[in-house]
Amino acid sequence: MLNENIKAIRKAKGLSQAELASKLNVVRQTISKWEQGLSVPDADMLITLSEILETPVSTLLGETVTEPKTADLKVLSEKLEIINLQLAQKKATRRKIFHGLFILLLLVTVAIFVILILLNSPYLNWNYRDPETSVIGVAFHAFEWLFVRLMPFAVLGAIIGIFLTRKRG
Amino acid sequence: MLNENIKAIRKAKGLSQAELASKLNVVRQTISKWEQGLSVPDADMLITLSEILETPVSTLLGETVTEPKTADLKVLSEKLEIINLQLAQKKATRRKIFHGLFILLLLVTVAIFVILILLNSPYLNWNYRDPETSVIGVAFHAFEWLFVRLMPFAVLGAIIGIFLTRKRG
DNA sequence: ATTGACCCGTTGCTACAAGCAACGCAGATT
DNA sequence: AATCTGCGTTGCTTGTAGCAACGGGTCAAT
Repeated sequence: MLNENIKAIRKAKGLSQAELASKLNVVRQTISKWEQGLSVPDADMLITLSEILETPVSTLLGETVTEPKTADLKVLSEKLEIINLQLAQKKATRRKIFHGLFILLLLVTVAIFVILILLNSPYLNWNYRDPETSVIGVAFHAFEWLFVRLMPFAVLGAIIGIFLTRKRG
Repeated sequence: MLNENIKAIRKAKGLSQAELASKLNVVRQTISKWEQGLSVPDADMLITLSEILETPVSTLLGETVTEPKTADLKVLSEKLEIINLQLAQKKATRRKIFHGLFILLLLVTVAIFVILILLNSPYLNWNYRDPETSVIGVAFHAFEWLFVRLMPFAVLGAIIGIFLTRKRG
């Protein structure tokens, strides 16, 4: 265990046995023996080794040290990520809804306009002595009157809305 | 350092040198030598010692272990706090807007009702031979007809909305 | 192909110190 | 006084850590 850890961490640091030996004032073969488990560094050397390798003695010895703080940090980090994701999705969804609504408004307005053109104000030829026909005729006339005046604003507003809510790369 | 730590922690655990020696399968004098710094336990014995004393090797060796992760945790915690604050403010703003809209709806509805009462259906006395008057008269009548039927729902809805969006301590 | 550089594992040997056994001291209790 | 508990010190033996030497593998340059 200790031997394997010394070897793994030394390599992770990009040091050769000779380089590590030089830093610890021992010969290279001593490092080799440690790594093969043929000998064990004494306590003082363990401390110096941990400093050179920037690794706690506990880790070198293979002692399991629980770090609850790392776990807490990880949990927090993941939750922050989820929150950010949800906020982004909410925003995207809202944009899509408005985009669709503006497109619908434009299509409906144009469709009604086309239908009115095709119908060509049929109420002008109706028999206004019939009370029902009279009321409907007037309502139709009022609607047509209103629509013609509001249609430009609706079309313009829809086009601007579509532009502002388009999906941006 | 190591010798002092072994002595202090052994005593803190309420163990005599003989008791600790028995648990480690060494003679008592060996413990005494460790504590006086006359000899040093080897690496395997260090691990066993840390287990018996329930103290990490790092602590026995007097090694300082820095915890940068605590700083990271603090930064994350503060960011979470900011996000929560922003979400709460957004919610409060939305509540205020709807509250205002419901109040406006109520006031406008009541105002129109009062005006209609005061006007007392004036279109009944108009001259319907004039085409413009005829159209406006019918529109007025239709509006009045609709308003009288929708007003209860509007008032009730506005009152409920005002209640639900009131500011809560 | 050969040579040199780099890296690492294994063996033999010496010196050192860890751990055992013995001795002794101090304080508290009977 | 004697006994018990706890601990420090000394002398000795044994095991092994570390040094020096030997050797093998891989890669790049000539």
